[in-house]
This record gives sequence, C-alpha cells and structure tokens, in this order.
Amino acid sequence: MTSTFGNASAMDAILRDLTPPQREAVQHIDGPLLILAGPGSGKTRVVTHRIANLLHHGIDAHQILALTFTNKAADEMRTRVQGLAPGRPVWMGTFHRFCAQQLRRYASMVGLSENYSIYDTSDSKQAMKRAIEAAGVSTTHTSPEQIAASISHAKNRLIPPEMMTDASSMTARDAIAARVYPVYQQQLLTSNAVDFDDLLFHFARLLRENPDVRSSLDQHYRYIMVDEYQDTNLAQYAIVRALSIQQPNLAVTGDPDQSIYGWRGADLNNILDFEKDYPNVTTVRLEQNYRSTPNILRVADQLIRFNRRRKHKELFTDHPEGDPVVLRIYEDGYEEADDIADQILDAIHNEGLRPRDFAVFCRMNALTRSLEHAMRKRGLPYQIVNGLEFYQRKEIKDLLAYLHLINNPNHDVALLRVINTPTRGIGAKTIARIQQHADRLGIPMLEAARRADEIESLPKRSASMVLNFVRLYDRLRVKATATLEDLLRYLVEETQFNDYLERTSVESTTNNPVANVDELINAAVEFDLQHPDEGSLELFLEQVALVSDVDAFEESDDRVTLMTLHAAKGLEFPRVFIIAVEDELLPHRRSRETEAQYEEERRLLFVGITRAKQWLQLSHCKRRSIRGDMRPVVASAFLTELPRDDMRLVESSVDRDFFENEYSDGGYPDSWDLPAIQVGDDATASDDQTSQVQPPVITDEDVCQLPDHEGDDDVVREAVATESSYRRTAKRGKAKVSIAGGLKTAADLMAAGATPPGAYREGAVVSHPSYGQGTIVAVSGRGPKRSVKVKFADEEASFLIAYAAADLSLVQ
DNA sequence: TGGCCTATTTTTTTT
DNA sequence: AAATAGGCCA
Repeated sequence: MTSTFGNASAMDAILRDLTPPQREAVQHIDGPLLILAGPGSGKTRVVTHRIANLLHHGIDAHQILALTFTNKAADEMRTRVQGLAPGRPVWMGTFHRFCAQQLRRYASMVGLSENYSIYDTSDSKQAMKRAIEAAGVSTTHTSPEQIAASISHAKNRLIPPEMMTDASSMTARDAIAARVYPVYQQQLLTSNAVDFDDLLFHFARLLRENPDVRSSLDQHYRYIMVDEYQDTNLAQYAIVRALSIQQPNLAVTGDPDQSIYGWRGADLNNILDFEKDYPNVTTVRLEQNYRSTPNILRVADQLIRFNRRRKHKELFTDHPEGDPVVLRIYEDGYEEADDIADQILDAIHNEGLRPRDFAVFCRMNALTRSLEHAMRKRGLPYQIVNGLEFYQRKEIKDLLAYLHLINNPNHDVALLRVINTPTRGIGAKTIARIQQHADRLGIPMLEAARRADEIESLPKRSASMVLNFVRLYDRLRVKATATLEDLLRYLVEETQFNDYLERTSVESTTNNPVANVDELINAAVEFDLQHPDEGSLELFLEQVALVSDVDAFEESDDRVTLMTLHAAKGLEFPRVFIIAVEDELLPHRRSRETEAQYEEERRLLFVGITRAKQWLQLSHCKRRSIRGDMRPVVASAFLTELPRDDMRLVESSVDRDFFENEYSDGGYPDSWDLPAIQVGDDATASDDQTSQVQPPVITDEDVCQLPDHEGDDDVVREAVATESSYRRTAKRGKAKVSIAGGLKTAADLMAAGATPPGAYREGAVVSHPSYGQGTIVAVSGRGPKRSVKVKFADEEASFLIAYAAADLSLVQ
C-alpha cells in the first residue's frame, strides 16, 4: 500500500503543473511522438517528465535512450530526471558519444580496432593535407578546407568514397574532393582513426549492413528520444530510423524555426516530414512561452514570419509587458563594446542585477574581442564560451598527442606532432622520409620510424635520433595502464617538457604554458577520481575529443557571458545584447547565395532574440574594424523586418564622440573647469606617425573631488551624465563595486580607507596581487572612467580605478 | 637543423 | 589584429 501511495505521489509530481499539451506529451508512451516546441515553452521540462513517466510505468531505464547535441543538454536532462525518478540511470548523451561507444563495441565490423582515435578538426585538417598530397591533387583552385567541407558533406549524406564520383550534380570542387576522399579515408583507417563525421557515418553504415546488429539494438532501445531534431542530418536520421523499426517508440522534440546547423548538413526536412515518415504520429505543439516578455516575443515573431519555409506557430505568453526592445546604433565597435559594458555595470550598481544576468551574443567569435577588452578594463567578470580554447593550446595539444599515440600507436597525426617536440634533432627532411616510407608500405608512421634503419636515404645520425624517439615512446607506452595522473607526470618528466616550455614560449598573464600543463594534470586527477577502473585513457581521450563549446558554459559562475549565437541555443538570460546586427555579418555574406541559407540566418537572429527573458538590445555600428581596418557598415536587412514602433531606437554616441570631437577641436568648454591638463609628451608623439592628439591626462582630479556639474552648460550635460549618476549613487552609498569576486559599496570602500583615485598619478609605483609591482605610465578618463595604464615587469595593463582600487595598492 | 624574422592570409557558425 | 606559413641565417 505504501508503495502505491509513493507511486501516486511521484506521479503527481510528474504531472503536476503541466498545461494540457505538456501533459499530453508527458503521458504519451507508445508510438511516434513529435513535440513541436517553441522557444521557452518548457520543452526540457516535458522531456524530463516524460522520461520519468516512462520509468514510473515500469519501463527499464536501460531501454531508454535520450540523444542530444551537447553534453551540457544531456547533463541537465540527467540531473532533472534524477530529481524526478532517482536512482535509475538512463543513457543520455550526444549523438556523437553514443556512436563512439557503439563503434567501440563493433569496431572490427567497420575495419577499426576498439582503441581507435577520434580526430579533432585540426587533426583531420592535417590528415587532409597529407591525403591531398598523396592523391596528387592540385589545390590551386581550391583549398584543403573546401575539400574537407565537400567530404564532410558527403559523409553527412552517407555517401561513401566510391559513390561520390557518381553524384549527378558535381561541382569542380566536389570532383577534386572525390579524388581525395578515398585516400583520406584509407589513411584514417590505417591510423585506426575516425573524424567527427565518421562517428555517425560508420555507425549508420554498420546498422545498414548488419541487420542482426540493427535489430538487436532496435530491440534493446525500446524508447528513443531525440532533442533538437531540427538539427539532425541524414546520417543521424538514418541512425534514429534504423533503431526504431520494430520499436517505433520514437519521440522527437524540436522547432523548425531554430534550425541553425544547415551548414553542417542538418536537414530541415527531417522534422518537417516527420509526420510523413512515421504515419501514426502524435503531434503536440507547445506554443506558450514561459520565458520572455510579450515585447520580446513580438519582435521575434515578426521577424520569423518573413521565413517562407516554416510551420507557423502562435507564440504567446502570460507575462506582463516589459521594457521595449532597444535598437541601438553606435559609431563603431569600440563604442558598442564600451557602452554595453557601461550599461551592464550601471545595471549592476543601480538595479541590483548580477553579472550572470547578462549575455552578449554575436555572429562570430572574433567579435567578442572588443567586448572582452571593455570588460577587462572595467573589472567586470566575464566568461567567453569557447570551451575548446584550453585544449587548443599548443602545449596541451602536444601532451594530448602523446597520450593519443600511447593509446593508439597508429595515430599518425599525433606522431607528427610529437616526434620532434620537444625538439630532438628530427627535422623536416627526416620526417618526410619516414612518411614516404610509411606511405609506400601502407604502414603507420610509428612503425616506419621503428624501422628507420631500413630507410636508405636516411643518414645514420638521423636514424639514431628517430630510434631514440621510438625508445622513449616504448618507455611511455609501458605506463599506459597507470593512472592518468601518473602517466602524465611521467610523460612531462621524461620529455623534460617544462624545460622545453620555458625555453621556447613566452609567458604572459593570458597565457602561462606551465600553468596550463598543471591544469591538465588537475583534470587528469579529477578524471582518475571519477573513473577508478583501469584503462581509462581511451575514455579520457574520447571525452576530451567530444566536448563542445557550449559545454564550457558555467551557469553557476557569476559572470557576464559572451558567446556566439549558435552557442546560445537552449540557454536563457534576463538581459541580452546582440551585437553587430549588420549586413554581411548577420546575414553573413557567405549566406547570400540561397534562400535556405538566408532563412537560416534569420533563424539565427530569432534564436538570439528568444534567449532574452526580460530585456533585449540589438545593436549595429556605422563602421567597424574588420581584420585590422575600419570599414563602413550597413545595418542588417533583418532590422527592417522588426516592429519598430514597438521598439526603442537609440542613436547615441555616448561621451566618446563628444570627448574626441570637442577635444580635437581645441579644448574643453569653459564651464568644465578642469585643472592642469597634460598632453602626451614629445617622445610618445614622435612614436606615433599619425600624430594624433593624446588623450588628456588629468593629474589632480578624482571622483570624490570633482565639483558638482549638475545643471551646467547643456553641451556638457550628456557627456557627464554617467559620471554624475555614478557620483549620486556613490553618495547614497548604494553603488556596488565588484572587487576580487566580492561586492562592496563605494561608501564601504571609502570608509575602509581605500586609496583616493587622485593618488594614482603618472610615475607612481603600484602593486597588484597577480601582476606584481609596476609603474603607472598613463592616466586617462575621468570619474568612473578614470583609468591607469601600468607597466609591469614584462607587460602593460590598464585598470579602471573605480573597480581596481582595492587590487592596486600604492607603493610609493 | 633550428630558431627567428618577415610576409601572407583569415573561420561564420561546431560535434 | 592575430595566426600561420615561408624564408633566412647561425
């Protein structure tokens, strides 16, 4: 009886607080199910509750398979299902990880061994170059990247090497790619390696060619769920299809309006035709939005209506009207970055918001730079969601390459990377000869290196260097079964890796190679703890290979988030800024060829807009510096599709404009009443051929001492607006300043005897907890924007006094 | 062969 | 602006 009661109450928890359509989806058990879920419609909730419901109906956890596109999505799902139905683990993970695991089991069926390696993008690029060379193809009219893209596309569409030549409509590029493809594929096989696309490709092929395997997996995974179904490509479609023939209990969720991975082979038809593919499908539409204000939804809806290939959804919400969406025009990208950082700072000080409430989205990664700079300058904590960064670092890639080679001696790309790092006298010529030898015999390069003596063209001296390396490898190889930590430490020791780093690389605050190595060891320690079983090297490498950008996003960190629009999918933030909504960028210039691409760009903006919960700003500039030079910019055509009457248009050039114009025109208005102004000295002026006027250096001014300007000359008022509001809040003691992770009010700071800003002047020596001691070489800005440039031992850094005062103590 | 300097190119988005 | 490739000298 108690158990019945327990179940009843658990059931209640599962079904409580669901709208009728949500409940319908959650209670659906057998047969195909299509959940069309608009942004913010509680999709994750429905999916997790449905899994819990399946479990409560006595379905075994191991019979359920939940496929996502990112590890983060899978993790979140897992946590939430655990909360609802504790104890029973359901396999949840990315498509790629699922395929990787299955391929380990069935490796031999596709010509691999179970310790196969997964090449990351740069690995496959290396392999591609080698294949192009071996195929004797000229790249004068194309590039390795383009050939790679062609091949990738073929794999996504399940076209094997021998079939690519048959493709009816072949572009010249495809024809070249078709010649490289078999060579590349053969090379991967020789290296016992796969690229990302192969994970799907091999597994799909395996299922097609081995009916027994297909059938047993189909039986095994009785209930399959696929998240973000609109982003599946043909390979993924085929996999899902193959696993739901005898057991067609397939539930997919998605939103055609949020399909943004067409360039990666995603096929919108998969979701648009789902009802045709699975005849007895139940379709549930989740249209109520629980995330955004009506203002934001209207803008999103108006925009997406311009897409022709879509199923219309009526987005609605109960939420009260919020602030109008802001459309803001800036002079240039620097002003954009500065103003956004200022707005965020202001909202943190005056509205009690936290850094984590804000996100800035952009079309491409390069655009985060200016923002990053603006935030650093202000001491605003931020995170750039670009998770691959760490594993892309040279020193990390080097060490991982050793690990790869230890795990898989056939991993040629790893060998090429490692054979002469740290340098050990094996030069380009020697390497080329080993490579030729390997190619000729069709053997892995390490094997060829092992037989260095056989290579006639190789001088004795070089051969012995190579054999030295092979011996080093063998010593490392013995440690393969040790813990990861031991293995790594031994590796660093044996190769004298840190000496090598210290010899060759330059340290800076943003890049400290030795510290990175330590961090990798930490990650290894962590991994050892979680995987105490032996032989986890393979698993570790797989995990590292399959992390995505978004996986690095840390919700718990109290930081402003900077990321691409693609990475933003699935997330939400109270306040969102979307920058550079400009022609050639969004829509991107390379997306102009087909309507499908153009519509995808529109969806990308749609995704960005619908991430915002309460407040949203779209912005563009009049000019922007792209790859070095400043170019005029045209606003995005998408902006003309928005309901402008509903929005707030701000065309302001904040004080920067005023500052520069007024100043270069020869001085400040009289009413400003500034004390001594020093213009950049001759030495700096001669450095600077453009002989721009240096920013003023105010020697004897600070926030506290500024005379009250309120009510002053009209010309001035706009320029000092930020400053006086800062001062007002400072007087009230409410302004919060983030210092070293904590929050303090300005009044606290003053009471605590913090150094008055005026004390920071040129020539003063200061000390910083992480930079060490340095000399102030320049002072600029005023009020809350007052900043100092400090020259430390081997680098320079700028600090905003208002936010860095606690860190920058005056030494003399 | 290896390190350093200069010239050239660039990825839009990512598993 | 930044990263890479190629060229040159020790």
